[in-house]
Amino acid sequence: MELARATNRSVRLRNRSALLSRIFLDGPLTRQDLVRGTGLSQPAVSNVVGDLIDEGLVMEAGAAESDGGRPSMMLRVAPRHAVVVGVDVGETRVRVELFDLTMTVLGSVEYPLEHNGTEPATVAGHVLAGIDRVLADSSVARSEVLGVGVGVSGVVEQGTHAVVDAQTLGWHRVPLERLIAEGTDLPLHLDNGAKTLGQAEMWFGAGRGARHAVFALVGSGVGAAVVTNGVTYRGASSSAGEWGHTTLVYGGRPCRCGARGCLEAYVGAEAVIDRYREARRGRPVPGDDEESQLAALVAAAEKSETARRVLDETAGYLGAGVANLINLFNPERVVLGGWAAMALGGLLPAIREAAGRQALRAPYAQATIELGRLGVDAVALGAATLPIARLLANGGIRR
Amino acid sequence: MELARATNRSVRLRNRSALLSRIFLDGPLTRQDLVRGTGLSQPAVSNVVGDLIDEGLVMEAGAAESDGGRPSMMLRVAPRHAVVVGVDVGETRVRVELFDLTMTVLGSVEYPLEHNGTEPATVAGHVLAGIDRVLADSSVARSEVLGVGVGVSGVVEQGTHAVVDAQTLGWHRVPLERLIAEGTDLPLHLDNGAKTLGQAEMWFGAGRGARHAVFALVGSGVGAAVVTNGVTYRGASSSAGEWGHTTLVYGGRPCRCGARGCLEAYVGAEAVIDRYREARRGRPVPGDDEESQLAALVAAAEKSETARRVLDETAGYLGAGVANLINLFNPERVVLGGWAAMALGGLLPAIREAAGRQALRAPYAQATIELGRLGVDAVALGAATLPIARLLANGGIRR
DNA sequence: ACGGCTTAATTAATGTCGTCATTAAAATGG
DNA sequence: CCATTTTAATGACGACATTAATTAAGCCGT
Repeated sequence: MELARATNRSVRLRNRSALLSRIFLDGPLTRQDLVRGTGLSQPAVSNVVGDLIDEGLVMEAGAAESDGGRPSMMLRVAPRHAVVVGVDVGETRVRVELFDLTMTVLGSVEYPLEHNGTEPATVAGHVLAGIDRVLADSSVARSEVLGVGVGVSGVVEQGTHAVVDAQTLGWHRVPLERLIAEGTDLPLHLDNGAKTLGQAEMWFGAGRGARHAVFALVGSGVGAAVVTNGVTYRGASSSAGEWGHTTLVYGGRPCRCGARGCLEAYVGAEAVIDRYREARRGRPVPGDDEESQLAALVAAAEKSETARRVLDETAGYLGAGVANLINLFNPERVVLGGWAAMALGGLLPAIREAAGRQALRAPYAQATIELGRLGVDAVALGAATLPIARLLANGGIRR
Repeated sequence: MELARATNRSVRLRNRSALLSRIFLDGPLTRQDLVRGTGLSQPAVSNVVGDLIDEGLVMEAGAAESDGGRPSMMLRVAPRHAVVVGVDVGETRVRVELFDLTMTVLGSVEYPLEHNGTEPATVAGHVLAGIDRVLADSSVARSEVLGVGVGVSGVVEQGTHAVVDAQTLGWHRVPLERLIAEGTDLPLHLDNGAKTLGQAEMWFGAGRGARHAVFALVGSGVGAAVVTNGVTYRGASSSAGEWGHTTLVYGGRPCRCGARGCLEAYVGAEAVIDRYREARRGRPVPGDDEESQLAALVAAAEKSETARRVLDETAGYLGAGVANLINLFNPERVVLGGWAAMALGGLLPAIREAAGRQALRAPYAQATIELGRLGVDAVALGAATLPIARLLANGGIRR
């Protein structure tokens, strides 16, 4: 309800933001497209676009087809007006990628993390080294970098400097943003990895065009990002969307978070593999790491009744979890992402069916349930969109 | 992300809306308070306030205390600039109330509903008769009515004419708004009852000052309203917040919605009483209706181990359900309302404790869990705020 | 009771910005 | 090569908020 005041200047800011956002997200577009899309008058569009071109944010890129009449010029965001860095701090590795403004990858590096010794300072060091590395590899000057986005698998509490809680990394209130900021003065944006994945799928993947969507990230653990009215929902301290630790089986299996019956204790990759091992009466599941173990389970389901049953149950739990999201958020789309969701992609029909059993008819009918389209690197891509989102919101004005 | 265009006029509209909202919600206030609160300049505030006074929306109400210097005038919304009607269509009755703009009750009527024969046309008839009745009783002219808000215990799908699904009333896609609109040309606003309760608690009760809050409505069934960034969250088809039918006990008790293990099947009043009866090996619970039966259970807990256990379990389930809300929405407050929640108010400490066990530490620490402050008629009060919310959003300009 | 002081509200001057109406530019087609 | 059509740029106009200056309206001490 609390509305900010409006002044004459804010009109221009808003219109700059609206036009620049459209050009970025739906471009290339002509001035006429913008007139139709925004409802602004032609002179207003030309005026603002003229400014954006003068400032080097937007460029004209050839004329559009015309059958009679002056052809309109296509407008696009200038790809090299700036570059952005996206970082994925996962449970097993730090990945740093460099993008131009069309989200073309200019370079990338990856640093594996030791399974136990994930010191915050080490991670911050990898991030800083990674930034230097990708800039050097692509011979891009530091001054061209608009900002650095970091997606972290854990709860990221925003503030002057973002603070991270990550049980899987053994982190409690780690001031990761400060640690990184000590090594660089590039603008930093930290966010939860599921939220950056959601942002990427929203702009470039399965979420395009939706106003209300939920993105579920199923990996070793389970997370989610909720987009409401086109914007990632953060809540009071930006830890909203902790789907993995909602109770699905009251009093059920113990979860690594300390509670019982969490969704993550049933459908996270680690939990699925555990349940499979228990179903095999303790015999270990073949494979060196979770990814190959999960793959082994999926492969075994062709022949093994036990494996089949574990997967069916997984679909049931996951479907019920999705149904909860549908009942609570009433989204147009539920998008399943993360490596484990991709590996379990074959369960999609069973998941849909289970969700249909548990969800209310009306909201279930409104929602589609689908897989993500951007693969596993979506976290870094989404992280890279964070500085861009800020740029768009500010109408292209850097601070 | 999609920003609407801004034009010069929209500046004034926005500022009118911001100032009028503040005066309504936090008034009486002085012009200086508004200057400080909104960041607008003094002349801008005076100018807009002058318009609002000329139009009869706002009135000056005496001078403020002053110790030297010209005393500032207090500004308040003109109580009788318009009146609003709030309707609560519950499972057992239709209640119609008339309010002035300070939300003082000018009149009210109630029509009981037969337990099974709740024909939509009958309900619409009660609503229309109720409007006539309260207007006549208070000798208020129909032309003074700003609008009619209706809170319905069921899923309300917004559209040109809102459509209602209410399992407990046996309604499926009932065009209630059309049925009412056929009998009156007053502006109508339909919404889910939990959402109107949330709106009331948000403006006048336990939600004041919060930007992110969840309001749980526990009656015979269970519902919730989610306020994000100060605004009720509706989702794609405004059925968001169906907390009652989220799965809490996978594969558990059958729910009247057809699924299994829904929260409502454990903590709704009907379910609690059922569980108590089962714990008494089928002996009926004393009392004629659910309210007295629940009261009997609460009273019995003083002496009966069985009753005590049923209540403890209820607190456990409810706490886990609240924990899910906390994990997913990361609110500042969780407010429990509805008659059953009030009757179970003594369980609040146990509910808090159970929620603490199941929720993640960080979001749990951010949230307070409390009881609603507005009692049971909050649904009608909240419904009456719907036309007012529209008026405020439009800067006081009626259509 | 009467200046001096303080705070509130209004008036005047200035500047930003979008709209409407008009003009210039740049194509196609007979 | 000129008429036609569509796009882009100009200019007059009006809506509004801002800063600075004035006027209004109360306290307080002598």
